[in-house]
Amino acid sequence: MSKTYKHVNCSACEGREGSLFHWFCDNQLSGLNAIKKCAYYKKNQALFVEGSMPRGIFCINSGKVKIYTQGEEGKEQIIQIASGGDLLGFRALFSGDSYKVSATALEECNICFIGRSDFLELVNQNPRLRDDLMKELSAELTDKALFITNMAQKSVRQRLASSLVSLAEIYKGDMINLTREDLANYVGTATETTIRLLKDFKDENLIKTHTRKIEVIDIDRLADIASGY
Amino acid sequence: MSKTYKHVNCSACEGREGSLFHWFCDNQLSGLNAIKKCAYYKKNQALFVEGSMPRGIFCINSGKVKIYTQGEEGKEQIIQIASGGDLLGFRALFSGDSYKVSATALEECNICFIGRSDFLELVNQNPRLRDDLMKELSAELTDKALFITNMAQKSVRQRLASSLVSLAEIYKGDMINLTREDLANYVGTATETTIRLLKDFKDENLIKTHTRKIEVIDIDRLADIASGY
DNA sequence: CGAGCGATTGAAAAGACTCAACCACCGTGG
DNA sequence: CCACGGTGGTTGAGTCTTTTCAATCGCTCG
Repeated sequence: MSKTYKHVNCSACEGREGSLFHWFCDNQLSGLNAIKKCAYYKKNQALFVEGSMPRGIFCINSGKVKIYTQGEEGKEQIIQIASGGDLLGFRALFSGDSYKVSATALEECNICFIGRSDFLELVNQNPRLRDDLMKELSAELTDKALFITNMAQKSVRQRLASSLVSLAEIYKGDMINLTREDLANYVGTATETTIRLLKDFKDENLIKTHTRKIEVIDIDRLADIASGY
Repeated sequence: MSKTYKHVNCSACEGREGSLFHWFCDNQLSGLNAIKKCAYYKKNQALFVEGSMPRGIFCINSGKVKIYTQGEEGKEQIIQIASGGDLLGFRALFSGDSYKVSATALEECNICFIGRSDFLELVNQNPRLRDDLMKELSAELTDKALFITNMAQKSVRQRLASSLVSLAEIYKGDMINLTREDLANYVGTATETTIRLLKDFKDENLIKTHTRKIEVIDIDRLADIASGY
């Protein structure tokens, strides 16, 4: 279990602007604040694992979380890197089924939790929230369709470039901080291949590496490579 | 445009049992029946294309439809093969955005259409329908996560086996009837590779081919191959 | 019956992966 | 403060899957 951590007030949460709660008024925020619980997660600590039943949803205050499935022989496929403001686990809650993916903290995180019934009540009382969730689900489905296309049709070099572009946005300002293995599992390739291609990008002055951390230098060119130019 | 076709009454629609409307009572069915329009689609006729704005949703009465994106150089990636009872296009409707995928009839189809406002009103008046749609979206998102994992971690042979298993279920009873190119675009590989692997499966007595049609003989073994045994 | 698309085959090349060894950084304990 | 151990990063070589390109075959439709 996670040790208890300082209570972050929702109205002061840095992630809220980009979240589904961005339009909440003070009144709604204090209601939200009352039902959520804050917790601290260590690096590599699991939020939830594939197969277990959801007890509520998670809302990231700070830190990064990887969402992944495990294929044969346990190889992880990272589906998403979540960051501040992201809501996790509502798919399983709505489908009424167990989690089909796992979520683990990639670094130190502050993450709030809202119990199942509290959240469902919140959704019922806020039609806009429900509509936005529907929108969010629809948008994610579209994302996944494009993700599948990329996975199926692009070379590893293109996919790595594409991944670096999205990661640069997720880590906005900060350098990308992932193990090479996690990066490889996000791109969908072998660790060694990832390292070799990173070196190529380094030689082409598109990125710089500071040991494990990756600094993106030329995001436009990377986007071009991702598109096949 | 599609030419007008015979009106199929919703209460007599064979696809309804497996659809989101399966629990509709007679009263609700006649309401549904009043707002929908039936249309006939020729083979290769488009229901909607990437980039255009949704005007409503489609409900398949009979026939098969491919949902796909186009990658660079126009290569299709088939995301889904839809059949009787499937509802198409509601993601774009909810997200309020243009279609990010295209849908085209694979064979002769009877497909009904429900206009945007009629459908949204229907959803608002039927909380259960809304909940079921949310569930459906959540379930599809999970499917896509697994699809991505398969795409990233399995060999083409495994993916083809896996695809044949799901297609056998979609074409239940009938033989799989796709061009080799469509099949390849569903599996995410080159047409020639698909053909070669099909021959292997034929040699192993797992399938039989009747020119273009594929008859699945040993679905259990195919499922095993898909899982890596 | 001919045209044309879709299916099939062969051969060669390319992209990725695996395996194995080695290096570098980091935190620990002495 | 430094040696030690371990995890994660890097490199090389060889292999294998998959793709590509080119040519041929065979239905099916007009």
